[in-house]
Amino acid sequence: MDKVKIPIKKIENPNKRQVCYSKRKMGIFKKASELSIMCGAEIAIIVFSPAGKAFTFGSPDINFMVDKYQNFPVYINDKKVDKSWISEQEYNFILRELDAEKKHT
Amino acid sequence: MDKVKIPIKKIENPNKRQVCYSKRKMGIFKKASELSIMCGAEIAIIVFSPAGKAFTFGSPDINFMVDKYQNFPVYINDKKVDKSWISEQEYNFILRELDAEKKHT
DNA sequence: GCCCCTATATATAATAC
DNA sequence: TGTATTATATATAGGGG
Repeated sequence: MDKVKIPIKKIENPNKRQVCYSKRKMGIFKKASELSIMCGAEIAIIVFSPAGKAFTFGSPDINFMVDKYQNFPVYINDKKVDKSWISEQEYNFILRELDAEKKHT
Repeated sequence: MDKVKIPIKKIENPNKRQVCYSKRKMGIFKKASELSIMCGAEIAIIVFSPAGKAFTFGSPDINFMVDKYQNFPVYINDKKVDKSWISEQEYNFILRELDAEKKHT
């Protein structure tokens, strides 16, 4: 069981990918819920599955937050990125760099 | 170190709450990144910190997804909730019920 | 605030039902 | 699809620098 080290790359097997998607989506929603409760933060998540279904999580209200988002400057690691956003590739690249650094140490 | 079982409730100590927020936000963004890469899903996250800053994560593009969201039916656990959303309280209630069930077993 | 460390809690991949 | 199991991987609370 789970002898394989989980590489962060696309899962080719469709069935496994679907299972992984369901589990991780649930996990993320749970963590989002915990964050909002424990830290008093507001968080909205929108997920589009490969199958084309959309799932959302919003605290307190996803429509409210989407609207609020339009009028807020956005920060990434304390850097203001005004009306921009971080791409998945960019974010993953940063994370991988950090991981690599840690392993070297 | 960490002898306390972390209860899912509001952290009263402001300093601890801030630290917890930072760590967990980073963790959620990382997991969102992994989900999009491994499963080919599209995911957008908007977080408003208690301090009033907004952080976003979007794959492939948060504005695109926010827009796309407007035109999609939304599902929660395969239940179509057309143009509605799940509240944090509601979601947490469901999760806690499930946890309670598991502990009984 | 960030980074490091450690012990523990949680998430999850593979599998079976 | 959902549930359960189990071993492992990851996340994280608390504390120090």
